[in-house]
Amino acid sequence: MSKFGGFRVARVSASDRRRQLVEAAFRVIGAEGFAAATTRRICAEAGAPVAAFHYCFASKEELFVELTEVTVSALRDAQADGVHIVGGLGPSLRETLRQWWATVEAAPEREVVLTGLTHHALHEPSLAGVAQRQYEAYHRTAAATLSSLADACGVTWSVPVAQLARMLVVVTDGVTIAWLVDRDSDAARTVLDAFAAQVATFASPS
Amino acid sequence: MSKFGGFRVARVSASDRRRQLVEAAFRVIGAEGFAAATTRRICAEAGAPVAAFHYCFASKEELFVELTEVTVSALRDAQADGVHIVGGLGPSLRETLRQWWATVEAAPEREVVLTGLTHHALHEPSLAGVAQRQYEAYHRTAAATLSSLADACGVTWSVPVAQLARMLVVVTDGVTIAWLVDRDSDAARTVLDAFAAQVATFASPS
DNA sequence: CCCGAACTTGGACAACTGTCCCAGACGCTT
DNA sequence: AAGCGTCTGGGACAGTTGTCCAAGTTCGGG
Repeated sequence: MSKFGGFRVARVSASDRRRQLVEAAFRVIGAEGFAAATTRRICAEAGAPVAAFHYCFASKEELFVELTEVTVSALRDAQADGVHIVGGLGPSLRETLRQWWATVEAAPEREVVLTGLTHHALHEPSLAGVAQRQYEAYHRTAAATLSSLADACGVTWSVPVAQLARMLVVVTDGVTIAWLVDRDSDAARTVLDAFAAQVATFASPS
Repeated sequence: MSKFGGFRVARVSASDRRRQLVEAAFRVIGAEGFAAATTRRICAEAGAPVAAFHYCFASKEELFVELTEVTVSALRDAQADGVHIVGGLGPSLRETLRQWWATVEAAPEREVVLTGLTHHALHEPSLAGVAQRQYEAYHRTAAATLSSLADACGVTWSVPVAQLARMLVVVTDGVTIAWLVDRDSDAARTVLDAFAAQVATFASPS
């Protein structure tokens, strides 16, 4: 029996707690920025006592590593079935980018979290390699999208997919950051459409 | 006479101190990341006593505002005479981008500082507008570069310069961040060259 | 029914943070 | 010489930070 008026203490498995804390950290960073992500703030958001933090994670950095992995793989899963075929390769690419963009505008926090995590990982020796793996995942996801797009439209890429994938990541990253700053949705869509048209020129019928 | 063995205390004017502190903050953030930019760390880097900080700045945020302005305008000044004419518009654009890229690889700290500042400003209400002005400066600089490039090569842009400028900022931003993570210089140059070629297709003889 | 493992919890720790004060030192004017 | 703004710099402040502890509660298996 708990000491609190007969209510049972909520007992949560350590792995569930980890998930709760990771999700809470995501919400905090997304809404208030990386600097606000203190252990106490995260625990408060998760409704957990402070001591629960270090019962589940050896350190705050360990939480950040897991947060990065979870967020990146959520992004990849969402993109796995994010290919939209509309006529030829050009329109399909454009539509796929537009659909992805809709998810960004609908949930900008994810991008805020990801960019904050990247900046942080670049300077924290204990997180060395985390940012690299993060961007490798981006590139793999982009390459997969481009490949299935080409397959579905019956074309092949005339330049290495890895190169196109990097261009895709570069543009999506850049568009997102610019939009986070000035929220100019029209400009974002224009840039994305122009980019889709350019990349489409690198396809040749197979 | 100073109390330290007859050596004179270095007396620095408040405006010189401001400059010293701003430069010190730049160095600290560039080398150790935004989180390391504490008042004490900055003062130590500047060789100034801690109290000098709040003699020159009302708060740390005020330092950040000035750091942003100084860094952005240094970037703009460097880019003002950064147009390189080599044959036609296409090669000239490519060369201009490559020259700019050389400055990034030579001094990555500037980009680290700028991205950190952006992320911070996005969540600090007292810095509202700083990030916006920062990106407006980016866009103006890019538009100016594109205009003088077109002038020098005797062409006009067939789409609004503002749109091309945003594309330029998007790509340079994205390329920089990706490179900061994986330091793949070849990939960066490839993307920049491809982008230069694309933008060049938006020029028509005047 | 009881034992040990899993889990919770408030409180504590030392270190660090941004900010402020104030007595003093300096150098310019009169 | 005397006064006065400008600048120094040590020390202090209240608050916050990441981390850890020891004592408690709960639960599944013997």
